[in-house]
Amino acid sequence: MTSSPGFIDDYLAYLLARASHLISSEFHAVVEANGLSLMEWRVMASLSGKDSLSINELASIVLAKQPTVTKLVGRMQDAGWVKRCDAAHDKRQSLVSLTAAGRRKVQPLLKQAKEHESQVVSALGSEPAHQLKLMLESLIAAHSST
Amino acid sequence: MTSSPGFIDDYLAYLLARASHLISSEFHAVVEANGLSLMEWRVMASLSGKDSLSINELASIVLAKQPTVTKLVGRMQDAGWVKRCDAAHDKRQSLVSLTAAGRRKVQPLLKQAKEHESQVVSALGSEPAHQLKLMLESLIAAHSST
DNA sequence: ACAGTTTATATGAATTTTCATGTAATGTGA
DNA sequence: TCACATTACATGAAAATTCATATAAACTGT
Repeated sequence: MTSSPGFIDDYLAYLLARASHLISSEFHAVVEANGLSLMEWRVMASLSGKDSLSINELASIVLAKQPTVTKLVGRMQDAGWVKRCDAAHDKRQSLVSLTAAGRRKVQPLLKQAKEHESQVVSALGSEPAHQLKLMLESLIAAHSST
Repeated sequence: MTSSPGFIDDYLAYLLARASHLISSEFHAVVEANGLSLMEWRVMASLSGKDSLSINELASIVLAKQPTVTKLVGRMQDAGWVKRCDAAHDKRQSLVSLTAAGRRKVQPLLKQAKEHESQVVSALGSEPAHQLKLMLESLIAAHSST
């Protein structure tokens, strides 16, 4: 139904894209129920660990272009979820961090994300899932340096 | 550099997104050198196997929304790479297929895609790559039905 | 310390995507 | 077969993304 073997099946790039889209989409529903877009969620999840991140760091983490992130962060700032401050050592950088409201907003989502992950992992089997992660990490490592 | 363990690392959805983005980006350069966007490439690659696909089938394959595909196909039709015809049995459907020009356009890319895939696979190791594909397929299968 | 280069971000215009909705064809049950 | 629901696609307005470029700060070699 979805497809009958054309070029695209068994094509690694496509399998990755499809798997990624599928898993993200599932959680997307939860994200939207909390009034966030997928990108907003990624930004806030990325920030939730650290003190702050620059626009460029954010762009590379959330897999978007710099102008996209500049504007995305602008909207999130208007919404009151993130704030910016100029970096002390490098005045060009604009460091983005979560506000208290932002932290309150993501907190439940972080929990739900872990639950969703658990479901996916246990559906796949704990050991295979671990192997999958290892291979993805290795794939990423092999191509990030290049 | 890219990241230090925050929430997002070791999060399966993110690993998938990052791996997918990374591998697609690499080939994206080749695609653009041939004057196509990533989505146009996906559409043409999808069509290259089959006789034709409906707008909805295409949307689900290229992981985009229906209105997006309608307009994308419109542009590709203007460019002369695809054509549409109304389905015989269901007049609502708009069947999209490659033109001769479209086929000439994708042909070299199909070849290059296979080469790129080979490189990625051999960098990862043939057997691990095979395992990775199997797990991705299993992941996709497990979540497509749901 | 200075000219030239690179880096980090911002921004306006053009393009693309998305949402909400419209329309026409198909399917369905009484 | 006649209402009613559903499905497939199109479309206009709004929103987001992207490209090209601008600006300003840091770096580099001399």
